[in-house]
Amino acid sequence: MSQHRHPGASGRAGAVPALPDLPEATVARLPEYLRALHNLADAGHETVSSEGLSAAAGVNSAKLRKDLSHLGSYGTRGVGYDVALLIEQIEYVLGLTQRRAVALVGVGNLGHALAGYDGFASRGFRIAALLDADPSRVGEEINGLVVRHVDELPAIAVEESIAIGVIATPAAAAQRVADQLVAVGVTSILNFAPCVLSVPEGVDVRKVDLAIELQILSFHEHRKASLTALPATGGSALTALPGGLAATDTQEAIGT
Amino acid sequence: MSQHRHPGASGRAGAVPALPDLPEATVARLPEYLRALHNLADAGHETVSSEGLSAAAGVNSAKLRKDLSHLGSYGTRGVGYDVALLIEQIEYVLGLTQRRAVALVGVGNLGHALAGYDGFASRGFRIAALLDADPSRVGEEINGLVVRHVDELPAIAVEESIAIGVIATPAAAAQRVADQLVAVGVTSILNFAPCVLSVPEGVDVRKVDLAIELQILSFHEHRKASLTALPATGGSALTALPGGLAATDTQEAIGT
DNA sequence: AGGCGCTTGTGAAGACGTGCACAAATCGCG
DNA sequence: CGCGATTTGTGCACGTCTTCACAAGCGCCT
Ligand SMILES: NC(=O)c1ccc[n+]([C@@H]2O[C@H](COP(=O)([O-])OP(=O)(O)OC[C@H]3O[C@@H](n4cnc5c(N)ncnc54)[C@H](O)[C@@H]3O)[C@@H](O)[C@H]2O)c1
Ligand SMILES: NC(=O)c1ccc[n+]([C@@H]2O[C@H](COP(=O)([O-])OP(=O)(O)OC[C@H]3O[C@@H](n4cnc5c(N)ncnc54)[C@H](O)[C@@H]3O)[C@@H](O)[C@H]2O)c1
Repeated sequence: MSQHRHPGASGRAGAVPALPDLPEATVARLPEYLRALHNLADAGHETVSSEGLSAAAGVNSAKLRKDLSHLGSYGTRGVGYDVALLIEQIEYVLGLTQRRAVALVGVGNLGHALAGYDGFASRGFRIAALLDADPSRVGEEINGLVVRHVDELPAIAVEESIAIGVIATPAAAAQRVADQLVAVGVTSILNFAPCVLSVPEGVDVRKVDLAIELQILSFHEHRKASLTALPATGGSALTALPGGLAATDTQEAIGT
Repeated sequence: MSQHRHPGASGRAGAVPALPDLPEATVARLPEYLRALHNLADAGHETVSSEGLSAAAGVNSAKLRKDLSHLGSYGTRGVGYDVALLIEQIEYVLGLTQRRAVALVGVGNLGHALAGYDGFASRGFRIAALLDADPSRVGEEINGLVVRHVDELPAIAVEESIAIGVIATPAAAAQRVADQLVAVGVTSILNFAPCVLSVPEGVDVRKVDLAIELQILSFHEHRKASLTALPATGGSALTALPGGLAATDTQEAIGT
């Protein structure tokens, strides 16, 4: 993962803006907690126990408590966590108190879907620009936004204070687009193209690759099939084997 | 199916489906290697060193060698890996030798994009069915496939031997759809809806959540900002753009 | 006030993943 | 035929993540 270590200075005496140095695994789960908390808030809950929240988020409760303890958030022993307060805390840590502007590059098949997605707005982001290289797409209006040419990126980046770039172009164009984004100061990129991007230090890239997800599922499917071929024990379908085989990082049954 | 016997060394005398028990982290990287290998093959390479392949896949070379050693794949010391052979091996382990049938449930905004995505076909999968609950969508033809009603799932599952279900419905409907998929014997689900699915033991669920990815990026953005704000390095507020382009492409790409 | 039940926060142990560094294996060449 | 160049495969040490288990803290009830 990130190979940089930021030396010390974790003990800021500042009141509010003491940004803790969270484990990456924790950061990846915070959004999940946040979503669960919003659901709970909508359902009228004012407090929630680690047990309840962890169930809603699909994780182990001890893990949740440790995660929350990392960001210094306080629950109340014997009671649980204040839902509204916790939402506020997590949103602050994730930097969602400011609505970040997103530039979406590549308004094709997938780009159209993303452009019309309301999950951006409801989860703390704002699509500020739609960009494409194809002249025939430039000018098209989607969801109130007009597609502009990718060459206008420098101007747009300034206009809109773009914080995050989303790449939804074919793989062949992705590196070039990434370079353009980096050139205008974007330091966070979400890449949907199936390729590795090379970016300067300090720029974060996350990748979403549908085919990879399917192939991982395929592996487990394959393994499950090769296992059911072997065991000669009981004929029952599923043996409720306790504490047995490992649960992977994919969510498995939420039994118990 | 067809497995390659290797001369000498650890020839496992076992039967065919001796699938090694790969670390989950390795499984998650194999598809990445596979994609890189296909690129190399298309470019005419017949062999590749761990150094070369790892660079193409954006990982550490030692990690790559360890990953490959886990699946018992053989390279040749002093030479590298045979590209074609390695492709075959990885595809076998991932269970891609059979083209798995995918059922896509929820043909809305996102579903349309997925239905038109050629990355399914080119990476070992076949969209076998498009399903929706909205009668006004049923009957629509997309990419040569007709949208059918989700209630037909049981029949379709048999017809097409559905192996994987993809959920692209609103979150409110996702659990119900998951239950329906499980009921017809699907044991692998890819979920695009932002919610936790509860499924019986033995069923694998993977989730893709765009907002989570953005929020993770937001966190790092926030942290980067809070770091450049404090350190009293008299430097200008402008982050000194590295003179040229990326001199060193130390991939900071966030994995997994 | 005191006790009791509930829940948090965390120490410790172990599982897991990573990357270095090097011996072993292989090839090409003189 | 042997030697050096090259590259794999892996032992080992280290860091990260997960999970258990439990003391400490809190509120409520008597
Ligand atoms: N469609 C899906 O469901 C899906 C799913 C997962 C991943 N992906 C990936 O997302 C990417 C886009 O997929 P798609 O189906 O939307 O493809 P698409 O061809 O429909 O759209 C690509 C768009 O990018 C634009 N473009 C090309 N070069 C550009 C450049 N240099 N600058 C700006 N815009 C440029 C094109 O004009 C086009 O509008 C691909 O890499 C694909 O592999 C797609
Ligand atoms: N659009 C995006 O870019 C995007 C990105 C990430 C995640 N998502 C998520 O993907 C899901 C779908 O998003 P969308 O934008 O396509 O929404 P959408 O409303 O456009 O499409 C949802 C489709 O699901 C169908 N549906 C509803 N209930 C169903 C049921 N019980 N069985 C079968 N079909 C049913 C609807 O008829 C509709 O066609 C949502 O959960 C969304 O949060 C969307």
